[in-house]
Amino acid sequence: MRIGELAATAGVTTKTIRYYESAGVLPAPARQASGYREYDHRAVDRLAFVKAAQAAGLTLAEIVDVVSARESAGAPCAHVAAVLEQHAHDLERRIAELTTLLTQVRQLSARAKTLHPDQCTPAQVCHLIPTA
Amino acid sequence: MRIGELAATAGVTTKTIRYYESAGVLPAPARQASGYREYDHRAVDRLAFVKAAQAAGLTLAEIVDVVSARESAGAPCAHVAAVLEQHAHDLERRIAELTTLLTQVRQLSARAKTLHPDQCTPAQVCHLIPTA
DNA sequence: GTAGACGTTCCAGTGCGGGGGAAGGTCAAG
DNA sequence: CTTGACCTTCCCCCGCACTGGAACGTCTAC
Repeated sequence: MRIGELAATAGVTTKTIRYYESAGVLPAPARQASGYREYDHRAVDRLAFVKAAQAAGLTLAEIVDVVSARESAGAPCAHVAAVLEQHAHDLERRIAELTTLLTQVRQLSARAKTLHPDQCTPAQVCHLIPTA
Repeated sequence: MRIGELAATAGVTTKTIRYYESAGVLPAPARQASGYREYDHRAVDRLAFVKAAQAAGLTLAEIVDVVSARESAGAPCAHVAAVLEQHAHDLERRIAELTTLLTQVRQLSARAKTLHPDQCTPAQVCHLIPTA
């Protein structure tokens, strides 16, 4: 199949497929005499994997890591597991940061409802956000 | 004070100060005869505000919005409050998304510990990440 | 033979928040 | 007078994951 059909099947654009090839998540396919890229079902599987891995929060660079480990050393399950574990940690940290931030923003919003505008000084820009 | 001293006082780089000026969060300062930028204490206050607003999760564009409202229409508290409220909503949504993601990643990690590598098929790249 | 649907390469841009470095002007100290 | 620190403007660069467009080649149908 050619790139357009692959794109339609996988639900991505042809641009994305070429980009993935340049990024290393898709292997360079065979070429027809015309120079057109020629794909088989493995490319469909690979694109499905990429989408699933992205949905799990992996970056393209991490996916490259995983698929290249797959190609060079067989089943990369341990590698994938490590990447996932790292990602879980990152997510937890990020969620904690955002939760702290949300608390702060909520406090500022609460202050917005109890203070009067004439309590602003020019140095503060707005009393809602403490500069200290 | 000149830009270097302001930068040291505020804890940013001179690059950042010029960038902020171009972005509209800092007003264009007076110039010395030499062409050097000449700042006073208000610039220090403003930079402190920008840092505080960034810590509260506002983007530079939103800060521009707030400070220009301040300069054109006096105390922008209601405006700031609306921006904060919007931000709180965004944060809640983002936290919910990340929490969902974390659950998925945790499930995959759990599977990694119960499955064997020889259950991988090439089409899957790795059984840890379902492609269906 | 020609239209148009598809393919190719390469270059450039998006949004965010700056950072790097060149080429040159200014200022204080020794 | 020269050195070195500081300042100026200018334009390009980063990561991230693409997307858009130009200019050109190829294939199929009428």
